[in-house]
Amino acid sequence: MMGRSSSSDESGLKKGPWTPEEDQKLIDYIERNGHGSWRALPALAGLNRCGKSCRLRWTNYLRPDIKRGNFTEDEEKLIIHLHSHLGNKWSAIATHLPGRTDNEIKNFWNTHLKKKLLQMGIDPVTHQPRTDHLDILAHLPQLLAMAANNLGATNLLNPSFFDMNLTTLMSQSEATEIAKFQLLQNILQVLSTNNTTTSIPQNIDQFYAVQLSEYLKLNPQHLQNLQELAMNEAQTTSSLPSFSAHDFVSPSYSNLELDHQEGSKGVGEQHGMTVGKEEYGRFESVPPLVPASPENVNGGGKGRSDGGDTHIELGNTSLLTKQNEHLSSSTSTTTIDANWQDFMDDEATGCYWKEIIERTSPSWS
DNA sequence: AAACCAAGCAACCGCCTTGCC
DNA sequence: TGGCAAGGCGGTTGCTTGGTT
Repeated sequence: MMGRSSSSDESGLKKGPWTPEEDQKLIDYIERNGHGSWRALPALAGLNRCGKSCRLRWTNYLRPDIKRGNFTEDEEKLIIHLHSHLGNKWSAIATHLPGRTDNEIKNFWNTHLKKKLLQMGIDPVTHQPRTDHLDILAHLPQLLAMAANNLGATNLLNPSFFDMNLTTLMSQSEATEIAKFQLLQNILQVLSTNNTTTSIPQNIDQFYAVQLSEYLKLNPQHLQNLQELAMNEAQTTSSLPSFSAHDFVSPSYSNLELDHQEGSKGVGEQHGMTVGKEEYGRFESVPPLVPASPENVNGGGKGRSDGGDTHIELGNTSLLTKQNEHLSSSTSTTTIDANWQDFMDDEATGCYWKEIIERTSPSWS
């Protein structure tokens, strides 16, 4: 049995792992009387424990509705998504996973999910791509390889992509070419719109794309090179068997929204899980690439709108409008992910993309 | 077979919030 | 309004286990 060695504190109360006998006493008492006052419970139940220890033992282990066993993939996804919105609010996250305790989720996060996100190149705190991964092109094959192996980045970044088992049908080099094309597509689409910085990136490619577009605004001399690269990539990609670039547009990380997704029934629903007031949206359909235009801020009106405590409301005098005074000021309030805004505020962003451009030009291979 | 190491996880610690007087 | 008690919560600890050398 895992845990701590048995000991007593200065008050004589027992600490450490619970014995089966103690468990049974606690269960018997609560089944007969309810827990009532936790402080009074130990004496009434005949336990030499503090009330707090009894409460924890009950809520984390003995409660009859505790779910045992490994976390499912759906639960993993849900935890990751909830964490991206709620942060380390384990109890809040636990309310969306029936039978799972905050302690269990916290342990699972610290021992499994955090590592998994790091391997995927995603910062587990901000849920944004790690900025220490400067060479994203070198990183793409890694992401794709991981995708082929397990749940990993793929289901998270673009479930539809891998639901089709495409990774089993193409070589890694082909997948890399396609991913590069997809990234380029997003970049050029972002570039083709007027407002970029008011948009919340809907996926990691768009995150990079928006960043790159900001860099290119400041360094327009690189734009033509990029367009030429995109054309070359399109030719390369179109020569691949059976797949067109359209198949790979729009990773749907953003589909894992807290908010209601119209006409969707979620994996969460299948497991009785709910998110907020709404059911957990499914990510089976492939939405179109979300243009970085104002009307698509907040997912085109259907996306992020919860205004939860991980978001900040920015008014006319906000950081956002201050940072982007050239943009329209007609929007009275814009909800934007705080971490995203932090990144946008990072003066090093330009340097980041300068390095990307210089590394990837003139060849993407 | 023994030593070592890292992962997993139950349990504890201390701070914070809430409710009551 | 301030003080106190109880409960809740997130972070940390330390033991067990399984794998590796």
